[in-house]
Amino acid sequence: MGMERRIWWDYFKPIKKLGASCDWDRTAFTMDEVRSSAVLKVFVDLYHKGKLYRGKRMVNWDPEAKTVLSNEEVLYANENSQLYHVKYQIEGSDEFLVIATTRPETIPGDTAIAVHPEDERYFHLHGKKAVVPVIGRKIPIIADEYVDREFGTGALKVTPAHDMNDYEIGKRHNLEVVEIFNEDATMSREATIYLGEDRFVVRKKFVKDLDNAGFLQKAENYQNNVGRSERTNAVVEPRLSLQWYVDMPSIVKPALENVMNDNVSFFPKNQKNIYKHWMENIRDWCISRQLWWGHRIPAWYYQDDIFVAVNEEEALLQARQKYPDIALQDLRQDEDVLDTWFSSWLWPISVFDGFRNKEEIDYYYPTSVLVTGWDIIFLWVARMIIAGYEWMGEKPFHDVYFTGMVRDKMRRKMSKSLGNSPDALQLIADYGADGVRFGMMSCSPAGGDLLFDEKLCEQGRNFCNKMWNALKLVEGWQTDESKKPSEADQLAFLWLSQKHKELVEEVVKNIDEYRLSEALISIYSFVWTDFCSWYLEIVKPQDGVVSAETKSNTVTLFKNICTLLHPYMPFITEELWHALHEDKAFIDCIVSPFPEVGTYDKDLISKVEQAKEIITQVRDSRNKHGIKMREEIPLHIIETERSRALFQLSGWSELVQKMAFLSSLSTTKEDKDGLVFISGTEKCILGITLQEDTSEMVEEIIKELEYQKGFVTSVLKKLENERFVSGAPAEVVEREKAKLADGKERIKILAEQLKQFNKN
RNA sequence: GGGCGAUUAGCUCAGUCGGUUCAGAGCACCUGCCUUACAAGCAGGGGGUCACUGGUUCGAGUCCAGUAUCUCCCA
Repeated sequence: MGMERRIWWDYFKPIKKLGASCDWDRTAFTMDEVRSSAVLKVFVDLYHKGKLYRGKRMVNWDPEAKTVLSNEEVLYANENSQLYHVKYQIEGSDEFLVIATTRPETIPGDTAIAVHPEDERYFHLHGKKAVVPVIGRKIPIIADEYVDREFGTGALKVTPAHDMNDYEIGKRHNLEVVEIFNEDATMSREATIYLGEDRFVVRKKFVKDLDNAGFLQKAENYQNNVGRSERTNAVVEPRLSLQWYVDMPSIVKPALENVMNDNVSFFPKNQKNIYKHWMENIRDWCISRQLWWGHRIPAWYYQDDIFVAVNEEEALLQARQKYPDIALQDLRQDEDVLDTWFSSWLWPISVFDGFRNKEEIDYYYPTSVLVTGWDIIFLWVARMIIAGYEWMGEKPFHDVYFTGMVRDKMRRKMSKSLGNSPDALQLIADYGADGVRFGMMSCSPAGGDLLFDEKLCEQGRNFCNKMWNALKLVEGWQTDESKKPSEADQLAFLWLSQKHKELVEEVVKNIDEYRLSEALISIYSFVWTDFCSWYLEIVKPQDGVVSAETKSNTVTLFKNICTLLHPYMPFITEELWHALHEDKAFIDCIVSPFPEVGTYDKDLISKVEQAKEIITQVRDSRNKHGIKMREEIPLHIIETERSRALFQLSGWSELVQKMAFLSSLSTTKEDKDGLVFISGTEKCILGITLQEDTSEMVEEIIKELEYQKGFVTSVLKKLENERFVSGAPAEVVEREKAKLADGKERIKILAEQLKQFNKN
């Protein structure tokens, strides 16, 4: 137990370091008293409801470890082997029926030969009997749709005791089951030959026997899919074995229905299909394991009777009703233990001690969301939902969020046995907890794959660094009470406040739909681009002195960012938040109220966005024509209704002038000489004369003109289409009309520009 | 063999209700910058026949069918 707890602590350590806000007091272990009592309770309950039974069934058997294996513990791979064609004589005739098999050593266990019911080659043999070569047993020839007519000879030998599919055929046709192997895969008494010899030795010997007796038609090289034990590498032997099973079809119905109708919502939605397919084809769950570790099965045996009870005293009471004189030592408890998932599926109930503590479970159940990986949708998620309805009569959680699966660069799942998991603690040491959180969350779309790359954490670390430097800048500003904020500063604050509201709307919407990476990326780009690259650069003073209003506005914006970003990057945002507070009577960022969605001024945002675009164009022109960033040049914008509106916005021209390093910015009615560019539909003229060759620019204009003409044509085509104008929503038609007008405007400007060049 | 998916820039991936001012992000790449918060940085830029073929539609990266390739699950 001590050791187990230490292993758990190793799992928790990186999670704690990453700042997960878990209810750590509730940490529990599946083997502790509370959880164990729940496991025993449901086992007994299911047994008495007749939904749990002990049965002899086909399992994956590891003959070296002598234990049953779950499907997950069997690894399949193509291996080279031989396909033997063996002749079976038809009873009372000279005719032979040929079958193809890779496992001739199982021939002593044959109890039928199956052919496809529509296979004309074998019509005449239906209902006849064949003689098992060497062994001499007479077995029926049956018709079953399972048989693949294309494979081998189209005739299949059926060995119900040693093949999963044959077992199913056997059940359908009521065939005899002959077990020819012992638990270590040596030949058993029933095999009648080669008693005690290993299956692979027998294969060679028996093939020789068949050949000598004239029953072997041919042997050819063949590749087939062989399952081996993950632990011992032994070839897995399908084997009939006594195990405990849960009758799944009897308990899945509400769990399927309530996922299909979104009562339990899956994110992403497509996981529903996978879930549905599995649930509709569900098989009984083998819950017993021959391992040393786990909950021991609460079943006691006396002679041929089984007594299932939560403890041995109860079991004895039951037993005494039939055998009044027996004592405790006469009962023998099942040696096997339960599959660990048999305790995990109760987790949403047992974590609250839900079968005994009414108050806790009533308060917490159903819980809000399960966060997990899609790889355990069957092992865990489906079973928890099943258990929830079976014992609580209610779903265990409202939503299931399937995270992205982190894989290495070769697309392999991270696993302990492959040793390809990154060292979380080392990553945290290198990039900080917030850096690692950013790296993971910025690239983990729900249900997808995430190829792990340290670069992502690096980006997160850089982001932290960026915000830290922004803090240094703002902290360094001296304030001057008498100084008034400039119009540009005020506009910048207004713009970013509005844009923040837009951001909140987007973030809330994305988080509601569990699009966590999208929400994070939009915050990231708001902080880096809008706040740092634009806002701070606009209000940044030359002399380090700002108005008190600008400083406090900036702090407000910065704090708003912290609140929004806090769930993603709790450490740095809390640090920043505290550094930004001058008075000390304040709550912490972690409990600051998350912003509410509200209305905002889209028109103001778009006018400032256009200012940004014009500034970028000026910078680009400088870059292309070798004009220094700080060399002041004049800019004219042709006067239109739209450009007048831009200039009317208080602070707009001041902002453009400052950021683009313009000597002047004005509207003009007539064309000027200079370098022309288009922003939206505004014609802008930079007051510079170009020395260099202009042919490249002319080419560019022609290219752009062609594009715009094509654009206008395509829009026109739509608007001239009667069915579009009448069929499409009015909003869409309006937008198309605006597109047409804008396109025409740009064509006009480009054409003028071209004329200008040709004149010169 | 049965089934769920996927295919968008060099790489890893977004793209929500079908509306081209919508083809986008990060990384990588190219150009110019040691500009007094930040070179872990700043300012710009190039790059895609949205796998292929048809169909539905006034309109398709988005819907439907088929083809190819791949992943995963189940057997």
